[in-house]
Amino acid sequence: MSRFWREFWWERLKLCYNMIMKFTKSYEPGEFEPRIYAEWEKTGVFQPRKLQMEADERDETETGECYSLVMPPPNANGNLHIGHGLTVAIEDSLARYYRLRGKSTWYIPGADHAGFETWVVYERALEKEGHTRFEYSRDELYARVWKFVEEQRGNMELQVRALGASCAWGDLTFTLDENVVSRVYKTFEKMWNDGMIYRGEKLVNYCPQHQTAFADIEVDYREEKTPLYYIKYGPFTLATTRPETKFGDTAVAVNPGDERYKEWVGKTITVEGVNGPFEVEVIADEMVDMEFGTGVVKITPAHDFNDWEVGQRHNLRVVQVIGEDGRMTEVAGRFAGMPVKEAREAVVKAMDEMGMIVKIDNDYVTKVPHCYKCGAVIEPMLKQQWFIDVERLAKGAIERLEAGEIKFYPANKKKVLINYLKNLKDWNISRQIPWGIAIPMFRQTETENAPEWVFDVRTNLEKIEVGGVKYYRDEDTFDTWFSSSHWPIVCTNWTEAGLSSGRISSSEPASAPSQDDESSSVRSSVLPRTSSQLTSPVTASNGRANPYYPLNVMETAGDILFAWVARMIMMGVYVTGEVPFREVYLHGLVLDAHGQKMSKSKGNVINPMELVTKYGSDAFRLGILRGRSAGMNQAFSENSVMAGRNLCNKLWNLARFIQGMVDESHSGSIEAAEMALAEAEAEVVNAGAVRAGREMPYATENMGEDWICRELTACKEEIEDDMEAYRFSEAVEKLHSVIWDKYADWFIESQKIYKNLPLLKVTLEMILKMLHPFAPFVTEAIWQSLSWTGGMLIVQQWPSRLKFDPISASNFESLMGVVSEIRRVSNELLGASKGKKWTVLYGDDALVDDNQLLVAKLAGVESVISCEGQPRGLRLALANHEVYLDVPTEVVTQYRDKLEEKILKVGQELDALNKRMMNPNYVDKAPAELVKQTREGIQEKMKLIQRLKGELRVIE
RNA sequence: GGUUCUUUAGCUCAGUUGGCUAGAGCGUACGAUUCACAUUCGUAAGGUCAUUGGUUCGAGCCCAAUAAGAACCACCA
Repeated sequence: MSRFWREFWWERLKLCYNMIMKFTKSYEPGEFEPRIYAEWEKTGVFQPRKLQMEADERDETETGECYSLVMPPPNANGNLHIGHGLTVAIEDSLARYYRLRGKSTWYIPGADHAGFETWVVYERALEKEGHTRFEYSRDELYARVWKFVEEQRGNMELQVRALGASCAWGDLTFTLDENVVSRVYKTFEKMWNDGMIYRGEKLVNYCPQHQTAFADIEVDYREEKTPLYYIKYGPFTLATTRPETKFGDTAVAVNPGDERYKEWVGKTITVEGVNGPFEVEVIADEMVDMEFGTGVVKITPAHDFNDWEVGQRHNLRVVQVIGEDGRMTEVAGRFAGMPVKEAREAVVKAMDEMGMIVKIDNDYVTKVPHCYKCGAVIEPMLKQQWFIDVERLAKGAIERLEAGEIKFYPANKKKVLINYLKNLKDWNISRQIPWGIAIPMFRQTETENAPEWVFDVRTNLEKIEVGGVKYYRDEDTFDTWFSSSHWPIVCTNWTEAGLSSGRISSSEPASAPSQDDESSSVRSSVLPRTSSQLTSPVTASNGRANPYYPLNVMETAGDILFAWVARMIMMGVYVTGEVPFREVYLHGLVLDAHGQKMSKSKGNVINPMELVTKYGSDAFRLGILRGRSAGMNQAFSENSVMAGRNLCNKLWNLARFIQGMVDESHSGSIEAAEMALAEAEAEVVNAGAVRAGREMPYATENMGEDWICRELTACKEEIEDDMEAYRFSEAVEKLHSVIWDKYADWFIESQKIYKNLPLLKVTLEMILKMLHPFAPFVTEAIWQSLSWTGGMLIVQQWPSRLKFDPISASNFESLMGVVSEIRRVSNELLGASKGKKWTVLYGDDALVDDNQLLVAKLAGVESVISCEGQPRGLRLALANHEVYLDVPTEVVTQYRDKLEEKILKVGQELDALNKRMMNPNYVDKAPAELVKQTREGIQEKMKLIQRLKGELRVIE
């Protein structure tokens, strides 16, 4: 007994504590979120469980118990935008769900050096100080950007925390980490040895402003009106938008099938130019469209992608007329040194003066390539660059995709991806930006003339000596996507283990460039980890034994399917021999409330952090997941976040109410204490029977309880299916509906009459667990505020089915029908009632008889009593119940019209059912169960109509 | 030009292998009120599922065509 009293007082103490400290009247996210996140992080629950310790013995079987995914690395020194918010909401829901399901879950965070983005920001800062990049060496610039990034860094990680991401911070991978660089170098070396890397002079997309090349996917084509000049060109007239490139023309082309110009093909013609006459050959090429302009095209191989290909086919000379500074070269004679735009105007003017312009079409619209960052016009530019021959990479990826090794959500993206890979052109991996991973290639001479190259990882040195020969470092860096394509490999620390690491011509360890004292000290404080520092326990002894690779899922934005997903698959297959992930989930763009793309210029950008501050992290997550499905660009507005906030508050108050009932049962008089003791004893007795797992003992005692157990169990199973199929929106909606419309509105209301504390506890816990993946903070806050729960919710076990009596459960549903009808009719009689509450009478109706109090409470009526064989008032339109609203005759008469309407409506429904049954094919071919249901429906509706008609007769 | 997607309530979207009376959030209208929650409760209105045809006992869903819109890829000198 003394133990009981100890517990008793302890409960009372807790009650006071709760009242003062815990369950405030409404949920205030700001009071809980930072503390709860810190607690999660501190206790290490974000790290995967140490399954790996025994993995060497148990091997293969372990993979099924692991769940891994990586965060697409946000810009290390940027702020999160709404897309990141969606990313984290989705990924963290998955991570938390599978963690609750008992999997050793590894959600690996990342930070991106964001090569070009950061570089642009930095260069702008440099310009503000009155400097330019050209004043510094690459190593100096690299060190300076390190510093710059470090100063800016940290925001992003705080914001990811604010969103509640349960990621393993100790394993954060930065895209310039040592293990990333060394992995990238290994791959590059393998490709070099496999003959897949070549250096070539090719036309690349070149931004004269940033003075770097871009990948095709980084070019932004904009529709613009460009004058189309028809100019005299020897014996022809031809149309061009770029008269200034005329100095680089080395041919003029017509279509081989074009009868108009057939005689000229193969001949050399003399063309009048603004700098004097010159000669070009007339060639025939399929590329020429006879319909466009005059059917004659001047060919400038150095400054147009099509012309370049024509030039390759016909062995044409290549003459560069635009330099890397975006100005005309010496070839342009008196126009040399002019920027392109100026030169165009000058050339047109000169031509016009010479009478060479036939006409100008000013309405011509074409797509002009622009730098996606600064907007400058991209010039196709001839440059020496490193290329990857993608044939083998693409082939490997296509094979795996076609074999169905990766499942896509949405499914159609797989086809789109295969189509892309089949048409993939060689990949230019050189960038002329210092902020990135140095290309580990050295050439024998200081100039490009004798291109003898060696691979070496000592990129910190400007020149090296190999076998007594001096080599000079190539100053270019890798395309960001080249290193990013290794993301699943480097994040999970996959190793080939056992395989020879190949010949690396240097004995020094791989590292980022620039080893001078200043930058290496910077780096050691910025670099989060090297491979040996990885905090999570992944075996490095055998690549196959890494149960976290391939990842279970790759979740990212749909618009980087080509840039990133495609490349990760190619690289994964090439490097590890395995696809890098089993499933791909792509999310679409988050549009504004009116379906418009968010952009700074439109001023419709929504900042996720503002919403988190205003409504809480959970509200934001619930809001952004609602109404969203794979691959679709979908609108988003503050409304849905408010709906999420309201749900959190609703749940909070449910918990507050239930805790209140629990407290009440343990407090107050000695009698109450004795009752509590009796209850506790009953629980112990019960426990033997019910406690199958480690579940709390409970038993259902009435039909409302059976019903909620049925509903929660159904909800749980549907959510499991939804998560399997990445239907987050549906899962959130189901939870909303089960918590609000079912649990709160019906079950909790019914518990105001019948209290079943053990069941209240069990069901609340179940709801908290089910909602936790989507709304982690409020559920954890509640869990930790409840008097009877222990530990942290984040590491609890996903709920199992509840036991219930299905017949009893469906009886409750029947009772709900009665209650709804009472409410509906009462509402229709509002005018007549003038705020008065009616009494409900019932006749031969066992269900209502057994639940008089409950019906009165739920329906909000005065009382529910037996009519004792003398029914009066208004009979409700329920087929299987005999229930009356006790209203005066004049009110019943007023209700007559509505009754007639009702009869009509039910009649229509009956007709529809009858029509179906009249069709012999339906009876024949439809499933028996369906036909049976239809038959029952007809019976019920007929019964109903009969009763309503009887009612009508009474009124008359 | 090629590929893909979208079209369902006033707005934003669900609707899984075809199955009874097509759902949700927000908004709207009417009503309630101190007892967990105004971030509340009850009730209602609002839909020819873009159009037309086809398959089927049965179509929002499958097929074909049309219309409107969007995205991506390629790109015309």
